[in-house]
Amino acid sequence: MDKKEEILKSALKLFAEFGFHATPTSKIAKEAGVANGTLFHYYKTKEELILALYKHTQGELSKYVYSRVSQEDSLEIVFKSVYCNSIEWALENKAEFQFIQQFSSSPFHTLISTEDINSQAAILLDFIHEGIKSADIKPLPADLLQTLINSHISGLAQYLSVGEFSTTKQKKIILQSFEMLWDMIT
Amino acid sequence: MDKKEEILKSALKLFAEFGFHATPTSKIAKEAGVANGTLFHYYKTKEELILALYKHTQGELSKYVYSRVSQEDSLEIVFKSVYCNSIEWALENKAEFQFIQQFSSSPFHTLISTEDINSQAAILLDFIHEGIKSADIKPLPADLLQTLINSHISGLAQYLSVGEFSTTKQKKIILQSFEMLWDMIT
DNA sequence: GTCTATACGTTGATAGAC
DNA sequence: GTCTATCAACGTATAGAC
Repeated sequence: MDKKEEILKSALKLFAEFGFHATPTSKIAKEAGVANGTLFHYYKTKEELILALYKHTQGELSKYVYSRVSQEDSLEIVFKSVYCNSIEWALENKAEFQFIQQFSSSPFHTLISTEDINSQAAILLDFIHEGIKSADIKPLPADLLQTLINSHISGLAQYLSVGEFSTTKQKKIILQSFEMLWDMIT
Repeated sequence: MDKKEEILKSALKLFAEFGFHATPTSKIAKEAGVANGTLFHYYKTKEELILALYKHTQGELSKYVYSRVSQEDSLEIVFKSVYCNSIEWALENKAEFQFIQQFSSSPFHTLISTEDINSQAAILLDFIHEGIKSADIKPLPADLLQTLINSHISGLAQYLSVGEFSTTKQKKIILQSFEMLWDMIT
């Protein structure tokens, strides 16, 4: 792994654990095994580093979730896949998930351009529109549905992250929760 | 208002806008119209200030939400009241809501004792247990339901906070969303 | 690209007069 | 309780050698 990636990886680890404010760039460099100056060679400011890390992590999440969805399936299966993949990713990448949560409710979030936000959300939004058109999903504002779905997913991921459940128990909870969500929007 | 409250109020305003890390104690003191030393007279450290502010704000929210709930009503009405009151409070106290969100997904959250968390959540949890017992609510783990309800509420509050809706439109969305939530858990 | 050394402002916190 | 003055430590960022 090259130094640039190493820096992102270390920043992620420390940010998730201590938060942006309590993580000096010097510690990030140390953790990454590079000199202080090297960090600033790749990222002109700390803020630039934080934003780059967010975009990268969000990209990883989207890639994971949507590369595992088949357009051929029924709408319910599509939603179920998106749902389960998101939860899976969060559980397998706890630091990343924790970082995204922290970033999203921080003032940094306003620094992300609307296009960046929309591009990430576009796929799910399309599925929702499709479902409304085919009358599978309740005729409500699509962005409202999107928000409620996303909140539900983060909430469940949080729940499963902190609790100590066996893999079978986890799977059961995920399926039950999906049924609830599906009942909610159809 | 005495100085101690004035400090909390100023801290809230600045934290909500800039985050903990980008808000120095000196700015808080200035905004509150008190001397730097006075702040540290009331709160020994910055961390102590942040924690005190969280507990205070969370207390305000609980007070608002649950003082407006009548135990006499049907379970659906009780849940609806809790739901609507929570959203109302968030919309009328945007800085407070934003601060709680930020705090909850920050590493500071682990500094709050389990008892403090539980005491805040106890009332809703009781209603959920009651609903499960009377078979009004699906027989699922109560803390899971609680998490999903809370996520739903924060998600909707966030949605309404950023969008520009008329009061009538807002009310309509809130009622529709509650119906969805109620469908989900019953 | 990577390192070392360092500048320079900022910040949390204290001391002590009133 | 409240203020002013002050400090030691820290954190971001830069300069310049290799």
